[in-house]
Amino acid sequence: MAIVEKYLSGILKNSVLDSLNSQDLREVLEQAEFVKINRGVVLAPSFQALDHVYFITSGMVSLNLTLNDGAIVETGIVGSEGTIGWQALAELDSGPIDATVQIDMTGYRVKASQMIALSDRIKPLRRAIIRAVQGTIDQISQSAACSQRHTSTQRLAKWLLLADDRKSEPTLHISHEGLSILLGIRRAGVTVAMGELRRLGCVKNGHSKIVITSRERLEASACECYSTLKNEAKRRSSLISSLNQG
Amino acid sequence: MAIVEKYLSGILKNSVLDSLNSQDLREVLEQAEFVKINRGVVLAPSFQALDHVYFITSGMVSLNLTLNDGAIVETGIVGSEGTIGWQALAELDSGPIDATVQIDMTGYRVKASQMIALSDRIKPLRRAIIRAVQGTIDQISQSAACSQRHTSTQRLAKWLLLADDRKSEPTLHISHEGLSILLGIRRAGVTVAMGELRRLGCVKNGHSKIVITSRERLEASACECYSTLKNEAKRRSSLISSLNQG
DNA sequence: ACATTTTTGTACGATTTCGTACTGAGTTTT
DNA sequence: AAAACTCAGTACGAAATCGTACAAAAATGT
Repeated sequence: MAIVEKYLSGILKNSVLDSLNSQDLREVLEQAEFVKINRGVVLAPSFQALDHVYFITSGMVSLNLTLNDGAIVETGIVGSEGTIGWQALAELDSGPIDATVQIDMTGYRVKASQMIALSDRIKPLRRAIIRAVQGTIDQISQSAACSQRHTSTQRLAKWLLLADDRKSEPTLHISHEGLSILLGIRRAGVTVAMGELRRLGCVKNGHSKIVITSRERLEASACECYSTLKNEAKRRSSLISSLNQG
Repeated sequence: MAIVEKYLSGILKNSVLDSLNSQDLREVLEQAEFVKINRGVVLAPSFQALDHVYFITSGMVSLNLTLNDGAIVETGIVGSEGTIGWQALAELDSGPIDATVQIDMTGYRVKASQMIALSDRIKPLRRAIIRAVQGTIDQISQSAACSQRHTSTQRLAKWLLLADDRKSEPTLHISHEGLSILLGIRRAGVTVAMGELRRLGCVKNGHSKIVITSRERLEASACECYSTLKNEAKRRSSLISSLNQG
């Protein structure tokens, strides 16, 4: 039971859990386990049965799709506003997408089988998870539109901002090679884009280290997608909280 | 009650409805209304409350996101394998995405409020809808990866195949201008790509009319995404039917 | 301290797509 | 039948990105 108090008194929060009342929250957390997972770990490999549902409280997980030629495309990212493994509620596997930890994360996880039972019993939990799924879809859609219409530099700036929102340390640890995969562009393209952002005074960078020197400038260099995503998340969350009160 | 018999005896099917047992199906259909909707109608405008949940039985609906500069990007498509308006189950609106009928469609629709009650009562219905949502996410993700890595001609071929699978008439009615929006490329780019496909003997085209002359050749011109989507849909559906039996 | 590996910066021609504009063909309206 | 309009085909320079290669800088291992 200590886990419930731990969650309530801590600063690590998850939007889905936060939307539950204390009774329901207790029921879920009593079945949960707190976990820390490092960058690189695949939370949910594609085409495999899901063992757990994760409620992320910090860090970032990226959703990736692998094409036949081996190219990996990041289609979306999930942070403390979402869940990983919700497909388990419908007894599905993770499909063609795998979920990889991109920034060291913490979270609570519940065994898939227990989660199914919980969601069948607790209506608000079902609602909350669907809302998180809708958020993930927004992400993916915006990201799809973004990669189609915005420049590599804009997209790099957007990604850095999204990552910055989800990390605790001031330094982001990722190489240009890693970013090139996530952005779906060449490694050399990342270097050039990063150079632009550096010259504009947005970031400083070293070997697999990136520090944002001016969020303001970085936001100015990013495409609309960053603020659109942020606004939509805010809109949805206020819509939800008004539902929970009304 | 005639509507139930109409569905059961007809050829217009929806995957979600088909996965229900006859008892549950009856419950849903008794609340439903059969509708025919023409190309161009917006089933679910962005940022607006959803009045109905649609179970598509024929035709095609495209999911579009509008960027700040007015550019429209198609992020996914839904046919008889899916639903539109499922967000209503969580009392959300449709978010930044709007759903527009792209090929004249038919389907059954249930008022959002009634659908919420139904899904709270019928567990298999909830499961089935989540599965359809997962299918839509696959679509969107694959589509995102596709627009990032495949050529306009490949993507046009893919789109034509997907549309062909969802239409009844032999002729597809859409202009290059329309396709340019859905593919996120210039109108002139569509014309060029269409010319390529024509020269390869895949299609014939006139004013807002496209006829596929050889599916085989068209499939050869399309990127992997078409077959990937098809295979994944098949995989998921057999996974589901084994769940329903086991 | 030295060798090896990883990461970054830069270059260059090839390719794709873009923005735009103009023409002619097909369709609809008057 | 003529006029008006929509749609398709084509062209051309500009821009973004690609694939690839090579060297310098930083980190790591011995």
